[in-house]
Amino acid sequence: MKKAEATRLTILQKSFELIYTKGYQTTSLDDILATTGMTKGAFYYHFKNKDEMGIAIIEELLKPTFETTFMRQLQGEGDAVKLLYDMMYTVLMKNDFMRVEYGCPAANLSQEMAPWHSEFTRVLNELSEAWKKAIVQCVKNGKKNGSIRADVKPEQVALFMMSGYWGIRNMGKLANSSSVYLVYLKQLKDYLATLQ
Amino acid sequence: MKKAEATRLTILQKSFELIYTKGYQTTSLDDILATTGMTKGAFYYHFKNKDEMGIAIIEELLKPTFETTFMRQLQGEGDAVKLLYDMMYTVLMKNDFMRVEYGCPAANLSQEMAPWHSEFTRVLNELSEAWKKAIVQCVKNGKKNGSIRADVKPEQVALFMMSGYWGIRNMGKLANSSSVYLVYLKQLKDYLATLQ
DNA sequence: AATAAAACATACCGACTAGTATGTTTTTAA
DNA sequence: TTAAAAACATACTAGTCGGTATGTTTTATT
Repeated sequence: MKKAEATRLTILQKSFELIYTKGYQTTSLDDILATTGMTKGAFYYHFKNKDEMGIAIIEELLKPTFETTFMRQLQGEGDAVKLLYDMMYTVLMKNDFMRVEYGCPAANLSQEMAPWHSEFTRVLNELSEAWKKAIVQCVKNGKKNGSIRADVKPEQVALFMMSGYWGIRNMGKLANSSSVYLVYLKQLKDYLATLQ
Repeated sequence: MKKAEATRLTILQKSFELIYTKGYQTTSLDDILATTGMTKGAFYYHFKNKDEMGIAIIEELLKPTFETTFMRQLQGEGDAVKLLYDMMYTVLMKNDFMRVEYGCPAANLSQEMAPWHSEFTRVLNELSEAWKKAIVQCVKNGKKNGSIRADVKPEQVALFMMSGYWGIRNMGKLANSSSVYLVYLKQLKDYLATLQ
């Protein structure tokens, strides 16, 4: 039962590439089958339908990736402002999972599916909530160890950072250059300094 | 030739509503015809194809709206920080053209079309560039009249504000509540204060 | 090696898509 | 009023979509 899991994973990974670069709805099953070299029989053996595969991509590819690159390094115990900035720097500048011209896959999907597909929205919301929690916890730690002012509201900081992130990913897509990321990081540093 | 222009406008407006709430690709011509009560003959008399209509929506509906709500009030001569904040407040809180649960139509379209339709991307970029220019000019005015520090880089401020805007629109979509807008505005105020 | 189940392949279907060809009605201008 | 052009209506097409029914091959177990 190793081979089967391998083909399943292949489908997920190749589909992710296509969906990430082209969008979910414009990626047809035939597109997926063509690039994987598989047939419909194989696909529908592993997935009930296209949407189930889409959810699987989020659950099995996006979530783990976000877990490691977006959240893990926030769990350190040092200066919270530095932790937050470094996290964002890593996410934007040292992440070969995402490419500037295609934005953030999670943001792309939520933008595309939000109004008409509640299941997608739900799992993407979980992802977003997990990131928020990690940021909130980091700010709370910062307040405890004195690296962040006592009157700072963690949820507000999280929301502000996350909205900046979604936004700058979109700007990068339009500008097709990661130079906008650097500019954003500069301003973010100024903002984070106001929390100290 | 008045009637014809009226039906053309009807098509544009109703199509905009559908595309704004459902997305461009998931809005079929039949959808549009059903809600407008028109037929294909009428549609294809006024537009060469679906894409041409999509571009027309941006040019003839989005651009004028953005012109008035996003840019005009930045042209005042007072405190630049206040002008910038008030603009964003108006855009997010006093705009019946957009609804929280559907985000920003321009952002939606650019997100959906960016990777695979250059014409859409081009006109949406024009829109985005016009907003950027207005913000940059406002900051420059602020530097002249002393309401903003001399070492502040206008382009960087513009980029930071715009990315925050795209982002918070997306967050609002996920949260389905304009309360996130208020939180964002609060943090934006803090950030803008660092420019003084 | 035999057998059953797992894994995959092929052919097909109905629904839907944007777009067209060809009509009919309405409006405009003389 | 009438002819011509503008504005709209209807019927149809070729292609694509996700999904299914039914087949064949491969793998694991005995």
